[in-house]
Amino acid sequence: MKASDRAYAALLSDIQNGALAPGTVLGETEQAARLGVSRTPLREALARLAADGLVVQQSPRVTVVTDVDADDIRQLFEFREALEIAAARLAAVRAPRAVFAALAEEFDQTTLVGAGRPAYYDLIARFDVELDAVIDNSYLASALRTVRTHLVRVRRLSRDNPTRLAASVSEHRLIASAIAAGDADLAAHATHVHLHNALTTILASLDGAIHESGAA
Amino acid sequence: MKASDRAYAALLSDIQNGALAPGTVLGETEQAARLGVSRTPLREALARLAADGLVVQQSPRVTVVTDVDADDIRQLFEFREALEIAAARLAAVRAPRAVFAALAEEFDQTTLVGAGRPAYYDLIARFDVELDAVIDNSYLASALRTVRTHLVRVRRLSRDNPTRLAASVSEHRLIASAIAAGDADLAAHATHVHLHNALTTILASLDGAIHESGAA
DNA sequence: TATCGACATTGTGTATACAATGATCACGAC
DNA sequence: GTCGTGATCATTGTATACACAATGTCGATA
Repeated sequence: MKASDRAYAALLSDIQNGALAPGTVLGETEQAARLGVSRTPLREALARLAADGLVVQQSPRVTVVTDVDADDIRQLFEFREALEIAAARLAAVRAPRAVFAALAEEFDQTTLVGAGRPAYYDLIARFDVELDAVIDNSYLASALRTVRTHLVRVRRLSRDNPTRLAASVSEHRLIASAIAAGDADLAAHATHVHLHNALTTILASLDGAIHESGAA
Repeated sequence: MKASDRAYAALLSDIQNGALAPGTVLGETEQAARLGVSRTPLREALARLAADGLVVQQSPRVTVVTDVDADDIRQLFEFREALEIAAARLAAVRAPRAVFAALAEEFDQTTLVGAGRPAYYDLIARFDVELDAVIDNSYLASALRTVRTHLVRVRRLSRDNPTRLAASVSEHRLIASAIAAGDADLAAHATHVHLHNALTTILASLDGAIHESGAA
C-alpha cells in the first residue's frame, strides 16, 4: 500500500471519529512525523481531503479541519436531497425489479426481528451499493460518496436514537419497494420524506446537545 | 502564482480545448518538462485533475485524459439536471426578487437585439454566478463547478448552432423570471425543459458529426 | 511606554536524488 | 516456433534538501 494512501486513510479516520477535531491545524511537518511518512505523500493526502471538503486551506500557511455547524448540515442535506431524489427516480426506472424487492423484504424482516444496530447499518450500506450500481452514473456516485463521507461526522454529532432507527428502516422499506415497483414519483417522495425526517431528528438532537452543554 | 497552479491551469486548458486529446497518456516527467515545472507540483496538478474527473489513473503507471462519449454525456446531464433543478428551486425560494428580474430583462433584451455569441455567453456566466451566490450552498456550488468544467469539452464536441442559441436565451429568460416570481415549480420545470432541449441538440449534433466523418 | 522595524524562526513550495516496481525485450529451453 | 524466465530500463513513489515567505518577538527609539 502506498504511503499516501495510508496517510489519507489515517487522516480521514481521525477526522471522522473526532480524534482530529474541527479547527485543528494540520501542519505538514507535524502530521508527516505523526503518521510516519514524509511530507510528499502527506501533501497528497491533504490535497485529497481538501477535495473532499474535510479540510480547508485557510491561508497558504494553515490547513485546518473543517467545522460542522447547523448551516453546514443544512447545505449537506439540500445537496443530499437533490442527489438521492434523482438517484431514486433513476433507480425506479432502471433497476431490475427483483433486486430491490429483495431489499424491501429484508428491511421488512429487520423491522420485525428488531435486529441490532450493526445489522441495520450493514443493510443500509448494501442498499447504497445496489443503488450506485443500478444508477450507473459516475458523477452521481462520486457526489454521493462525498455526501456519505461528510455524513459520518454529522451522525457522530447527533446521537442516534432507537425510535428514529426503527422509523428509518420502515422508510427505507418503502423506498426500496417503490423502486422495485418502478414508481419513480413514489420513490422520489419517499426519499424526500426520509431525508426530511432524518434532518429534523439530527437538528433536534443537535439543539438538545447544545442546551445540555449550556446547562452543564 | 504557485507552480502547481500554473501546471493545473495549463493542463486544464489543454484538455478543455482538445490540445490534449482523450486517451492521451500524461507521463509525469514528460509533462513536467513540457510545462517547465518539476514533478512535485505537476503531480499535485494531476491529482486535482483526477478529482475533477478529467484524467484517470488507469494503472498506477499510466494517467490518461478521460474520454467523452455519448454515455458520458448522458451521465453528465442526469447529474446536471439533478443539481440545476435543485438550484432553481432553492433560488426561487431565496433569491431577492430584483436580481433575477433584472437578469430576465437582460435575456429579453439579448433576444431582441440579437447580440452576438460572446454577449450571450457572458450573460449566461453572470446568471450562473448569481445563482451560485443566492443558493449559498458550497456542496452544490462545487458540484456545479465540476459540471461546468466538463461541459466545456462537451460543447466543443457539438458545434453550436444559432437557432439553438436563440431558443436557449428564451429558455433562460423564463427560468430567470420564474425565480424572480418565486415560483419554484416553474423554475424547476423550465430548467428541466432547458436541459432536455440542450441535451437533445447536443446528441443530434454528435450523431451528425459521426455520420459526416463516416461519409468523409 | 508604545510603536515601528529588523531579525530570527518556522513552515510551506519546489527541486532533486534515491528506491522500488512494473514493463519490455531478449535469450534459452521445451 | 512458442512460451517462459530473467535482466535491464524506464517511470513512478518517497524522501530530503534548499529557498522563500510569513509571522512573531525583541529591541531601540520616539
